[in-house]
Amino acid sequence: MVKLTDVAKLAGVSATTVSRVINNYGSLSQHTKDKVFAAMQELNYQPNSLARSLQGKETKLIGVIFPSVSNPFFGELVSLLESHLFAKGYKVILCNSAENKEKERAYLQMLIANQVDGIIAGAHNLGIAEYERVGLPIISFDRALSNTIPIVSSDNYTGGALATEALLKAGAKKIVILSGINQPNSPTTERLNGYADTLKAADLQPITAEIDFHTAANIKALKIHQLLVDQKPDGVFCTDDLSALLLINEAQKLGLAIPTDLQVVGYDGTKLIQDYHPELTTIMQPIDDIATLLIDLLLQRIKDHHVALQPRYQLPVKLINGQTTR
Amino acid sequence: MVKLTDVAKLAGVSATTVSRVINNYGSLSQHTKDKVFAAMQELNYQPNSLARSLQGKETKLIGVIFPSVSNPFFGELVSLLESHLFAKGYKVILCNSAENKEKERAYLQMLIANQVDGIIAGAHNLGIAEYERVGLPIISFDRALSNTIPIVSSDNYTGGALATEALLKAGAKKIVILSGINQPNSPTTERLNGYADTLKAADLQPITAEIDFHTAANIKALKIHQLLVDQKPDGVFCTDDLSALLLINEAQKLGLAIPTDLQVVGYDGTKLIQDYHPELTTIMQPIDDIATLLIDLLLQRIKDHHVALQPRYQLPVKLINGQTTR
DNA sequence: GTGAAAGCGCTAACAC
DNA sequence: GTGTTAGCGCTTTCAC
Repeated sequence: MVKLTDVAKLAGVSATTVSRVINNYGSLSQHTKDKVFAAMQELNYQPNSLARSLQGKETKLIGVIFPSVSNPFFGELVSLLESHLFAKGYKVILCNSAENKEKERAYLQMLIANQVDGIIAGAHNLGIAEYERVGLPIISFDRALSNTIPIVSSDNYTGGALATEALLKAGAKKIVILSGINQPNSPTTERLNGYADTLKAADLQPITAEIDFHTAANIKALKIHQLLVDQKPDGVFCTDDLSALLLINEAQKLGLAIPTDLQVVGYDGTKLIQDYHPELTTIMQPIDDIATLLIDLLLQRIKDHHVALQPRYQLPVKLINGQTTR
Repeated sequence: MVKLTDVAKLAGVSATTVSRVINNYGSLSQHTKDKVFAAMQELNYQPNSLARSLQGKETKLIGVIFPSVSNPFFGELVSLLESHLFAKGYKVILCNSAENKEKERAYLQMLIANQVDGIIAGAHNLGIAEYERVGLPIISFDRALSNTIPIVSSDNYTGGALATEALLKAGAKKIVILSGINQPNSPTTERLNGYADTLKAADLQPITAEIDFHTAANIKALKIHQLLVDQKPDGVFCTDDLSALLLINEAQKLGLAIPTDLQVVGYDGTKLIQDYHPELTTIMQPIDDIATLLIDLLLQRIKDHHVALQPRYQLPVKLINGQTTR
């Protein structure tokens, strides 16, 4: 491992001088700079960022906690977070919480131990207290972590309303919402609220079906099948696109024509869905804007831990009309 | 930031003793241990892993370089790598190379600067020399990085052969392969070889269509459309599942019935495809085994930088029969 | 069984 | 414009 003193020795200067050259700091003669650069080249020198950060400098490491990048939505979001952070000189430590309390706790500890500059979290199985005691800049995506942690999300309420309106306008009368388990305080529950309020305004009864987000696809399909049989809806708002795909598949097995017998609206509108299932009517979250905002806020907090931020930031969603609605 | 000396002070012992307790090292009285643990609890102490690694200890950091986790295949693979590595006490620095030479180079530099213990790479745009001079344990997935870097991949040749046989057995006579750009030395090119050899054995002519893997989906769809019009194949082997989806879609637009007029076989067989497109006949790569093996080999290299490893490790693939073949 | 002191690779006063 | 020195938080000889 080649170190700063090796460079100094080769260039015939002190360690300080090399450090100054690396950090472009203080006043240096061009001649010295050249000598040092040459030595760095020759030795293929890379400053040890561990040693550097030990002085209390930033580590330029950001912890990114999401359920799993195997889910296309999180895959796309994490991918965008990574590229934007890279562009700003930060590196990502990837933490897939897998909805596992112990793992999430261990990751939080680990991120502290690794002195990350901040955390972006879109998963939570832990109590608020545990997030508060972390004492690091944190910004959350779509989750209520604590009162002091800002939440970025798409405008879930409007999204739910838009989806429901689309179904109503297309003539659906018996509209079911299929969602994950709705936690009372969770931002995503607002999709349900938007749905319910819109239906009520049209004098229709909300019908709620909840299937845990992490249920295996085949089990989920079974439950969806039963839902279609039991409820015989003519419109379903699925709060994620993958469930919508499953539902369409089950509907076809039951001989239901889409959108004639049954209309479907999804939620998320990832690139994957837009590219490979353009037929699906869905609510598109502005993933890129979400990534950009999450990072923007986090970097503000990193720069100034006490900067005042809003408790909530809601980004506008968009209805994408496909062929699963009329 | 609470540090080791704070714990020492509170416990009324020396820093050395605390260090010994943390590392469970040397001989300590139970009484001392208890005192120290209590102090650690009370202060919610987390050893600073930067300081620790500065002594030359492992950082327990692994760099993971892939094109992008927004691609479901890489998303699933990275997700598995992450969970297996976590279970072994390692953390993942996520590097999405985005098929960008400069970014990949910068990432390599950065990983060195951050003193990662090793690298798993499934992307390459750089010359072999650059990978060789990294001087860190590296294991590659599906790419020829250098002679000294072991490659893990699925059995691409057999995969190509299996896919082609499936089409042949189902009666296809004009079988096209649709792949990315085939680099002469790349392991994935063996899918083409398996295809070509199988066709030749049946006295049929290989017909090759190459579309760069990173082409945007809509452009790719256009090219596929043209391919179907120009060649009028009755069987296509797509070397990735997403392209197969696109092809099926374009075929339907052209009024081609599947599998009657046209049969299709994909490649990858991710969980996503199995769950949401079980109709697709495809070659399944053993993603979990790939992840496990990559990690196993890497950890061997980390433990002993000079351990002898094979140049190639090929994991068996499996044909999954769907309804896109007869 | 425990502590003092040196040092990991680097940066930052403070000198000159 | 450049060097000397101390120190970041931790581990590790070497003592006792």
